[in-house]
Amino acid sequence: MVTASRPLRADAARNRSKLLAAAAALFAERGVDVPMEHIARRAEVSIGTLYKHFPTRENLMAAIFPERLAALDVIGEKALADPDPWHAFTVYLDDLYALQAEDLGLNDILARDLPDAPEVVSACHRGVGHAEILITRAIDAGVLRGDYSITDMATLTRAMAQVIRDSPAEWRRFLAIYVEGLRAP
Amino acid sequence: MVTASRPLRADAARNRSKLLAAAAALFAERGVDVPMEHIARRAEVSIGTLYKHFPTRENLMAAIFPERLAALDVIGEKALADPDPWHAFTVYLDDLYALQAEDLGLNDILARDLPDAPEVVSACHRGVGHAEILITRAIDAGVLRGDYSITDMATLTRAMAQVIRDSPAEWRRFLAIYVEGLRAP
DNA sequence: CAGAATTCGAGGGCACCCTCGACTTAACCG
DNA sequence: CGGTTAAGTCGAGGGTGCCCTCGAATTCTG
Repeated sequence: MVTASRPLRADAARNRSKLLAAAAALFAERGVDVPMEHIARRAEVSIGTLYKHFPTRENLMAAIFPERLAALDVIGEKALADPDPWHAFTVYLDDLYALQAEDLGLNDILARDLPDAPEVVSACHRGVGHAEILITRAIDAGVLRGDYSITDMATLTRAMAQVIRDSPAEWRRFLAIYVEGLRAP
Repeated sequence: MVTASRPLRADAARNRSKLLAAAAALFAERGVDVPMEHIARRAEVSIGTLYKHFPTRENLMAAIFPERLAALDVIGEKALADPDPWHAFTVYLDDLYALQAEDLGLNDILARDLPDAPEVVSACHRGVGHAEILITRAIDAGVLRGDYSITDMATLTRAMAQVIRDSPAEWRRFLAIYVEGLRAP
């Protein structure tokens, strides 16, 4: 499916990877809204070159986040392997928000309306799939409130994104309280 | 303390109140970051006139929010009058976030770093004072987790502000779960 | 009616977006 | 090799949206 066009010229390939590295770092540090100029500057490349390689911010995100989002699969698999449904569910949440806390870009991606990049969207959906199974399992085991849904988790994720952004030291405490509220009565 | 300068000219007084009405409406609808131009336009006044009356956004906020924040006192008093400490505490939270849900500007004020307007700051502190008493009472009665603090409530408020902003229909559900997590074990 | 107060909005400043044509350079070929 | 050329790089600059100022024009008030 890849339209194998001829390989990039050496300088172009070099610049492309400098751009990816710069964007990845800045997204993680500052969130996905960093000015394009900053990315170009950090990559030591002109703004025109940035746009040559990635005509839109979405392109850049599509090149960076699928790899990051793969971490969702890892923690999802790990949680699914846990035989205790409650433990699996809570550890999943903890792992998820730990990821977000380490990467403000990821935090943004998961909290906002998704970008128009199909690769990013599908990676997110995979993550959500795991979460849905974990929720179902925990409800069936009678340990999680029966009315909890993936929608509630999305809400929680946006709330958590906010907490992470402006008091990164407190998110675990906040989550702990929330999770306590989720136990089946 | 008011430097009773001579009264405003008739047209100036009229414009001032049109500006206040416009700003109050727009702050409530769109949050405190609405462009100054929009406020002037809604007030049918030029941008220069707006700045004549309110040289900074803070000035405008200081003229508008203290009145709104008085509602905090009302719900605080009401809650303090409630003999059941748990009920008082939870109703207070519900009332508080209901206020925020009705007024995005209030939502912003309570969620972010406060503006430099002393009047706004002191009104907020009064509100927080009530909350502190409610928390202490509920902890002493053994119904609220002993380690819950006003700081946690601030965190919750920022999280709730986020939830209110992007899914106004869901905040009560979110709060219910959270509150459930707050009961003393 | 004079003079002070108020109003108006064009416009300068800033930060960000993105484009485009002139310049540079890697890659390939005789 | 040196030459040719397509590919790539560069950054000035135009567009947008917001901030805020200031001098000319207007309008109250006594």
